[in-house]
Amino acid sequence: MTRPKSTSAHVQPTLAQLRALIAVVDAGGFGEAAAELNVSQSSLSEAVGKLEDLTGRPLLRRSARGTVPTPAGLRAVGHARSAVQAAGDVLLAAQDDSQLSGVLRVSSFRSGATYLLPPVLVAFRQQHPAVTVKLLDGDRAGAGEQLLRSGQADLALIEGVSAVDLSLTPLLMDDYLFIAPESRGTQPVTVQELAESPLLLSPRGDACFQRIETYLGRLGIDTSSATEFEQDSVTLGMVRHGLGITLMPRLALLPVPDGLVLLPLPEPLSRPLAVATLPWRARLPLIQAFTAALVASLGSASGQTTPLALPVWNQSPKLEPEARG
Amino acid sequence: MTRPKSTSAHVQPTLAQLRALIAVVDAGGFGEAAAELNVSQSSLSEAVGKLEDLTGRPLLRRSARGTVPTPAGLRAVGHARSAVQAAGDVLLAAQDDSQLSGVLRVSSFRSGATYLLPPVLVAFRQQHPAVTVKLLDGDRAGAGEQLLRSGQADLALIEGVSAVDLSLTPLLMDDYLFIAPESRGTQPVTVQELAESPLLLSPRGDACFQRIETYLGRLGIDTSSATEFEQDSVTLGMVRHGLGITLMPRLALLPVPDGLVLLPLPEPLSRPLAVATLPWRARLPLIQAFTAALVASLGSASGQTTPLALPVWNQSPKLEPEARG
DNA sequence: TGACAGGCATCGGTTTTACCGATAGACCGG
DNA sequence: CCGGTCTATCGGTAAAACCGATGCCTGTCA
Repeated sequence: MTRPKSTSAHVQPTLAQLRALIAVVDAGGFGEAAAELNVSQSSLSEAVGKLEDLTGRPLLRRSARGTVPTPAGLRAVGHARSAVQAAGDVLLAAQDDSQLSGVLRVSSFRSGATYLLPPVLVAFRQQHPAVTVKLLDGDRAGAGEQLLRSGQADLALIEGVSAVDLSLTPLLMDDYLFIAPESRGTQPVTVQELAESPLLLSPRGDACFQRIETYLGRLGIDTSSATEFEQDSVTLGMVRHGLGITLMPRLALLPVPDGLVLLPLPEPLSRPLAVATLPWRARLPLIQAFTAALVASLGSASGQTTPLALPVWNQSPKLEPEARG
Repeated sequence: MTRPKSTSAHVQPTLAQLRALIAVVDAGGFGEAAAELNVSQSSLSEAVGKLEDLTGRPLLRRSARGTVPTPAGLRAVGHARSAVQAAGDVLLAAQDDSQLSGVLRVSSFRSGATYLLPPVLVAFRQQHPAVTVKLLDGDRAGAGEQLLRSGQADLALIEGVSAVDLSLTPLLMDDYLFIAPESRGTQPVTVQELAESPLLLSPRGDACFQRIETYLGRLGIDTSSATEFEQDSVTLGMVRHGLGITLMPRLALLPVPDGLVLLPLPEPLSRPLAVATLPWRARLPLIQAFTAALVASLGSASGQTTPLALPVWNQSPKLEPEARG
């Protein structure tokens, strides 16, 4: 006994122990978690055991088939995730604006990933070669926010300016277009045509639907008789066969479907697109750099020339292919 | 060489290293930080050195007089604080609702700490004897939020329902009273008297002032001619000597000053009082338990009997001393 | 300008502990 | 009742955290 060690000094858990807990909970068992962490199973057992000694309470309920966290363990693992992420962010925060490195996980809806991000990625890769950008397709609505909050993504391209407790940077406004069968011709769209044509829209709960409903309401058009389809491609197919017309954001129309005419609306309507991140991570150099690259490529500065060469009639004919190998 | 160890595997910093960085930044030097952490100075030097090796960049600028964080170090230490707090919260989260232990740091404005919290503390101490509640007086306005965000407090009694990105639980409404010199007598207050009396109020930037301005504006009374004083006690002294009248929340009037009459307003006005915490810590058993104790003692359930026996005339005479040793 | 003082980095040596492989024990399905 | 699967335990080893002592740097003062 060299030192009294001040009996029951308030010891804190080790990051390794917290990572062990997280891995076991995620993997559903010690063995699988050990494989994912590249450590031995006994290490994980000891680490979780230490943690349970510290808390004085079992965190995992072990059964032959499946290891599941106790209520206390469930609460604990959430804070453990925060601790591990924050510890990793310490390294990211220490990076300088130049000479960035690491992995950046970016979530985006499909059309954004397909048509918006490629030029941004090229420019960003040129400026920060040591950064690996990982694209996550967040297909369904709200998936981007979920990936951010669960710590599976660092940045998310999202629609709208909602999302409280997220840090948003607006990027561009995505114009809504009037879509009709090719046979309609390209004469300008009138409010009367909007009111008299059968409307095919996305489901009523959708943010798109809400926005269109408000827009048409201002024009005195009722949307209660609109037909709803889950998939945009289905809607477009219906329009192509003459069942009605629809309104869609320009970006949702890529790749450009055949047999349709895309026309500007009599009154402009658009949805805001933004890049989101967790507020306390917004200042990390990596995240700031990529956000800056997004703004530089898509933001208001480049709003002069539409970044998307969509064949929209009745617009000033300024088609500049700007091809890239 | 037993294992290749996968050259430059992305190692994460140790919590001890992060605590070292935090302590040095807070203490302004290695020696003082070592004393506060009860470790040797060389340990801290090595720990911070390891951290700087990991980040590949100096985090502290050492000079003979004072050690100050570099820009990178400043960013890093913020995330380090988050990591350390989250790691500590893992232990708190694992606690069961019964058998709580630890230290709970509660911030409150002075009158709240003096007249609101004591019965709550007695009840809470009886229910959770192993918990040490530490009271922090956050005197100036907004200090509670600041203490929460800087990690120096776990709960804060605050005024208002503002404070986005904080988790709020409303507690009670604190009525505003009309205060005049004793010589005025106790006849009911009229709007005309409010309009014709010289107003003595808190400074214009204050939340109290804003609330009173809105209230009086609804009654058609202008506040531009009001006199402003920094200290409530000064205001009350001026009122006592007949320089004018004022409006103050009931709680701000404790202890009850002599030589004044306190009367209800012609139209009721009140400020909301709430207990706040960081959103991601709101589910910690310790914090939930104390919040529950606050609600049980001060919340709407006990709203029937006013918890404060203030001598307000022109009210139903229900004076129940309810003395406590 | 030179010596002093305060404060941090470096250096061996010691102790702690994180990690491993192997093995024993617990549990479920057959 | 037995085999398969999963976790806890046990020595042993290697890494690293920690310490006291010492050297170095810098700013200060005579």
